[in-house]
Amino acid sequence: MASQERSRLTVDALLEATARILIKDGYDRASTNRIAALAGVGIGSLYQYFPNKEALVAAVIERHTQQLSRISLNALLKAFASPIETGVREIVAAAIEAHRVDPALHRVLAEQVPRTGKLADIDLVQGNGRTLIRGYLEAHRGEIDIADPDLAAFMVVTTVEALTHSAVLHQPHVLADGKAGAFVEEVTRLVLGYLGAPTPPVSPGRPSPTGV
Amino acid sequence: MASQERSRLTVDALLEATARILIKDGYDRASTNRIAALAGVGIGSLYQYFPNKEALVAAVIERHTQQLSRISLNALLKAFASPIETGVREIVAAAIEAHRVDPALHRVLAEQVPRTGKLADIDLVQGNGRTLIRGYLEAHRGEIDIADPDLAAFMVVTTVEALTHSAVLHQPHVLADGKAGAFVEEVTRLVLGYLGAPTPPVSPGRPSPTGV
Amino acid sequence: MASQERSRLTVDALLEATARILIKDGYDRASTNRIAALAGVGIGSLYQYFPNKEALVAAVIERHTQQLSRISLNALLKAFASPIETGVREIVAAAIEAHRVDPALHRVLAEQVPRTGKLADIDLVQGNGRTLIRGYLEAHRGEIDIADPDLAAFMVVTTVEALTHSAVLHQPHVLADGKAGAFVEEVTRLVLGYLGAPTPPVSPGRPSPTGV
Amino acid sequence: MASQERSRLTVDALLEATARILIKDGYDRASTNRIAALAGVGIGSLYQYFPNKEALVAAVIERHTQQLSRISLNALLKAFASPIETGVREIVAAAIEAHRVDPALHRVLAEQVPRTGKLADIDLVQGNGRTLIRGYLEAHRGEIDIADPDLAAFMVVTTVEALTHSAVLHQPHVLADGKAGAFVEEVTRLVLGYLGAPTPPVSPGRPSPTGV
DNA sequence: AATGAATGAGTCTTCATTCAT
DNA sequence: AATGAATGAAGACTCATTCAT
Repeated sequence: MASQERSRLTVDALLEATARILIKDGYDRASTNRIAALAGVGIGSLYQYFPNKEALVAAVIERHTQQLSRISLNALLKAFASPIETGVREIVAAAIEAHRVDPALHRVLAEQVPRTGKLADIDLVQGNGRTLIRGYLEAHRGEIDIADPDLAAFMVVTTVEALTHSAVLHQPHVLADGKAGAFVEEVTRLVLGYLGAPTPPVSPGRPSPTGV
Repeated sequence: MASQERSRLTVDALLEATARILIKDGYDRASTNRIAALAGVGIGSLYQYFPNKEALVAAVIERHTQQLSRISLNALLKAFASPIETGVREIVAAAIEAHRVDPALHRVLAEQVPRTGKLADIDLVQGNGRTLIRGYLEAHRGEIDIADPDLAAFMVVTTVEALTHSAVLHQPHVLADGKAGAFVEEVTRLVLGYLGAPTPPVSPGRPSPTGV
Repeated sequence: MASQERSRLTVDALLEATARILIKDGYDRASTNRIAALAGVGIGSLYQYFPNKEALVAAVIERHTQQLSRISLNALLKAFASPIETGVREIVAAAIEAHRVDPALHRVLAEQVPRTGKLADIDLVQGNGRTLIRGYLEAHRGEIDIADPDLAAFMVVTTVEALTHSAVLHQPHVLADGKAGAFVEEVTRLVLGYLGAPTPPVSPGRPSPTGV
Repeated sequence: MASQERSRLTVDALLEATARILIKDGYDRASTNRIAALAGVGIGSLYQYFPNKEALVAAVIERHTQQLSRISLNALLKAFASPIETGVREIVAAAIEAHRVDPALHRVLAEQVPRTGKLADIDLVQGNGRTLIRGYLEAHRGEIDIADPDLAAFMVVTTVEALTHSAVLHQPHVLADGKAGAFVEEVTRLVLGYLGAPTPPVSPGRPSPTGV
């Protein structure tokens, strides 16, 4: 039916408008009326599809997270076949890539959206990442030296997320042209070291071939 | 003068009331009127001491951060004299201790206070930690293997902050009675590994003597 | 034609849904959209049959009133042949019976539907009752002692309506099993007394044979 | 303190404005913003004194009821000393007088204010009237012939309220100049008849000396 | 004839902030 | 210096109604 198509368009317009307003005005000044206006849609339509502002923002987060997840997931799947060293490097590179999808939106979502109500339990990235990573670590247990896979997964996911998030949002110079590879290498080294895997040597100047 | 004393009392009452309401009602529902009421002070007085709500919250953050800093700083000063392995362990333990000062407040501050306006550049913990850590690393360069002290400091601070924050707020079981030492050890191992310092062996069951 | 039949079904469904929602949610929260949904009909169809919400509610009232009227009318017709004492008793009994048709709906209609616009002049029960009663009183003028039949009709109708309405909606205990007859007797006595007809004696314990 | 005086003025203005808007626009169109505007007060002030629209209207009802009660009460107190016949007549006259205090407001309150939430249990007039009337009847038991004082009180209060209410609001001609006394007489006769007290004779033309 | 997506005026309500006392 | 009554901009949300399909 044509009306279904129309509905989807309206919803899309709303999500897009929400993201844009979130970026431009911040969470607090993002009013549902302004969002509807920017979406070119009556305020009533907004409430036809979303029960309240929170749900709308949640949907935007969901959509954003989906995109990040796709990237992380792909990397994770590839990594499964790779040995630890390569695998970790790919995962780290993917984490950075994911954070670069829409950094402006990512920043508002991370820094301004209050973790309240339905928005309380949102992990912008990690989501089910921890479970997957644990699976990966267990699958490669022979190559590494960990006692508790669950704890190790927590450590790795938290660390990689924090470092890549912080680098992208707060230390952009660390990822400037040609330096990204070095940063990937640095994070990879940290993770491999923690996992007890043979670590590549410290090599400041030499840009990694991975490139990112 | 007595009036100065009285002023300080009023300000203290306001800060305390703000913290309490922040914890109880969340940032969004924390109105200046309610804060003043809980502080036992007229709303007018609130604005005598703070130009606006943002400044009030900023002061609460400032006060909270001060307390954390005191703990971290002490640890850092002690660590300066210690060799890397002991020093890092002390710093990690201190980071956890700091996060435990007022976890409820810490959570609201971290999860609900929007990083907007004057509140944009607030680091709840790291603050000038990074500079100090860099100094520490440089002072102990002989014991470790790092190329870029600045980058290393960023890595260490970000990592330790993320892990301890996440452990305290999201993984309390990891810090349950008797297990905190093990967690400190785990984080310490990660940091030492990264720094290229001789790492203590992986030891799951054996609780570390540090105790935290 | 089949379509006429279908139309009637749709209208019936709408009226029924309106009554149900009125009872369940009250007048204020009874939205046309919800009514249409409950009726299993598109909102557009609702407006095909009723120009606006007021008309819809008016129709529900009309339908409800029709049912009450049927009861009252039957009683009135029978009463015409009966002498005053029996007649009044039958009318009173019928008034109670009428109020019991759908008390939940009756209550909303009486207590929540605003008497505004087209709904201004609605008498839930009395309707043309007054005219009929006057006719009845005039027909039995010999048995009673009244000066102004019109005034008397007003007095009787208003009184009986108020007493039965109040009893059914606010004093249900007065109509509990076995007591209804006594209440009919009480009201009857009041009316007969007013009309100057020979009044049956005050008899508390003895349940009237009428039974209601 | 002056501020208390100021508060009272604001509240009074709000109540007055509410009553006026209620009368002029009806309940549904009476918005809190318009009420505040008419009261010459900021909308915020309205909510400083009343938690919501319902409470505001409840206060108006309360105020109105207070006035009616004062009238009824006075009559009731006087009646206590009078014999039944005079007493009832005074009470009936007072009931009419009460309904005439602010008929326009009384009408909206009676016909448009939905009996929902806190407004559910509002009796515009009867209030505790029933209890008082029962006391009166019991005190004069010697003069009358009733079996159940509680039931009798219910009958009398309901009847008098309905008749006077209906007369004032729907049958104004019955209370036109010079005719009010006759109506009082009519109602009195009905009540006395019901109570088994010696009834004054039916006297249509002769206007009662009471006058009302 | 039926549908239901879309509309937007209008509602209640909150809260940071001001200022006369 | 303290108070708290007053403010009003602004926001989230509802719902009767329309009209293109």
